[in-house]
Amino acid sequence: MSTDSSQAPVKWCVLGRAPRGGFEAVSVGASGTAGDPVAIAPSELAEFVGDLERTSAPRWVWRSTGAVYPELLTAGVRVERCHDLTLCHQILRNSALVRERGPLLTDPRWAEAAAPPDTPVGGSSPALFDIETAPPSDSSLDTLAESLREFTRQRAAVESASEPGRLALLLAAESAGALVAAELRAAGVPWDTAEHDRILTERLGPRPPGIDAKPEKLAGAGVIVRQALGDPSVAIDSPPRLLRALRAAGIDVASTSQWELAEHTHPAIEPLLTYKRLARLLSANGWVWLDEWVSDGRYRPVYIPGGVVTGRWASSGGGALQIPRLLRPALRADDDWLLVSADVSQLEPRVLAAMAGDRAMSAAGRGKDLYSGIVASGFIATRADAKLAMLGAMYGATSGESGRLVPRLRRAFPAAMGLVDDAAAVGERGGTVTTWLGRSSPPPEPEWQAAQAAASMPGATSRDENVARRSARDRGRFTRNFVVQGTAAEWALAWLAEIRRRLAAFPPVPAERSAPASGAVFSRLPHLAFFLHDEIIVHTPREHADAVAAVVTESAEAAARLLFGDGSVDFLLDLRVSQRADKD
DNA sequence: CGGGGAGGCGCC
DNA sequence: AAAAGGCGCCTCCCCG
Repeated sequence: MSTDSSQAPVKWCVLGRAPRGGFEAVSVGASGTAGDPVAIAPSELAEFVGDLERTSAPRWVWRSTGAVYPELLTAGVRVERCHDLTLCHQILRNSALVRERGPLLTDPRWAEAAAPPDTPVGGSSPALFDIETAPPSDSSLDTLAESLREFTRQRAAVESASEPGRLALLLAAESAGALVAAELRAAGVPWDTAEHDRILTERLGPRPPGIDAKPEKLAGAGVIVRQALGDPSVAIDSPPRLLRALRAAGIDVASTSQWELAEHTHPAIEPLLTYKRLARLLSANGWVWLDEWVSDGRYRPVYIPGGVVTGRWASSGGGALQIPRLLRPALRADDDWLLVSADVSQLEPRVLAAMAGDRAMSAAGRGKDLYSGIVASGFIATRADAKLAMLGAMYGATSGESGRLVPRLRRAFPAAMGLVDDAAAVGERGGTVTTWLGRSSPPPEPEWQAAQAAASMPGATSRDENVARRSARDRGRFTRNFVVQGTAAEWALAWLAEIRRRLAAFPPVPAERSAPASGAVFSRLPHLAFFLHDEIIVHTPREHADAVAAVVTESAEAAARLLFGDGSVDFLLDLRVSQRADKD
């Protein structure tokens, strides 16, 4: 293999560990491997990757992005494209588009590596992505030979697919997502620790000295609750004991959840709800969280690309998917930098309209809030009802206010509703459904199959039948939502990948204006700092903010074209440029 | 004493 | 006692 740029461009470069330490790499073109593998000493890996990236920018093929890319980023090396064998294996082995999956199933080690770990790894260790503490996986797959074999099987699987183009797009998007996830962690979310502390102190009182001591306002709420209940010693943090105390005080509740408490009138209710709110804030995002997850002005949560069956990302450690809105003001750009924040308005309904080719629903969202458009269509009276009905349609509501509204949506948008209703019917029968680009739902569990079989046996009891019916409907709701949530995740990956690609082309700002906490690769460039399902935040030098905003908008248009081609569905963004994430 | 389930609640 | 999909993570509490 050579990095001489006068040769034909390298298409792929497979990177793996060498049997006796270090790494090896080999280029792969359309007609197969080119030349012998080259050996790379561990200390030379970043230089090797960086050089080849500059000369021929191959698509890097490796077992796991999370296992190799963080150290490249630390060394200042960024890559444009990759093929993450573990993530792609997971998609291909399930995809209904793949016609010949046999070869993919020959080596169970890849399936095991692709499966989410049974147990959370390393507790809340922030170092999950580091090589030393990576999830336990079969290291024998790290070798170049194994990676090459698997890559060959995956290429054959894609070629066998009924729609190889879509599947190839999905694999590219998934792999780009893996790069983004590692880069997000490397760059971190710019976090204003002082503002976070102000918010905590305002609500809870000053940070108490001991780890077990309750902040004064939390303790104060507890005193009022106990007084109002007439029970000076009840342990409010213990649901069983609190429930007994509530009932003893004449409050007829079956649980201690806030939604149920809110329906009763009693002097203890309001302080109890306050207590719960404060206790939650303290335990989930209090000073302990701040100490553990924020350092040098950066919050670095751990993202798990493809961690959810639908293709959404999961997180493990740091709670990136559950940052309360209350703390958004702590998300603050560095001095002379700005945040460009964008979320997609009604992403899932718009994705559904595009998938189904539903002209009426597309029209309802064209150039405006989709829920308002539904109101304008005359079938539903208020925006709140339109939102409730749409969520019910996508989640499979059958009762309550939401379930009552869904039939109106069915009359207004028969194509869109037909798509999700069909997906539910397939799921209830035990079938699999598939997203727009080819991610398929997992087959039913054996327990599910057994329950269905038991209900159709002679002598089945009505209880058997009820169990089977309920589990069938549960699964129908899952597959109903899977097609929409999964395709929305694909749209979001395409959006992310395009933003990422375009941001890399910006001119770096002078070193004196850099944001060193964002890491070697990103300290002088606009970079993605946060991603949450349908929402992104870019941290950018002030002078690039307007151009970044344009990039974010244009990338949404590009994602829509890439997936759905014709552009008949608008994907509107709510876009803000600001110092803090919650302000204009 | 650690693991796991349940209750509860934060996000989309 | 949530009606309706996908998650993570905290505390409590039971159990081996």
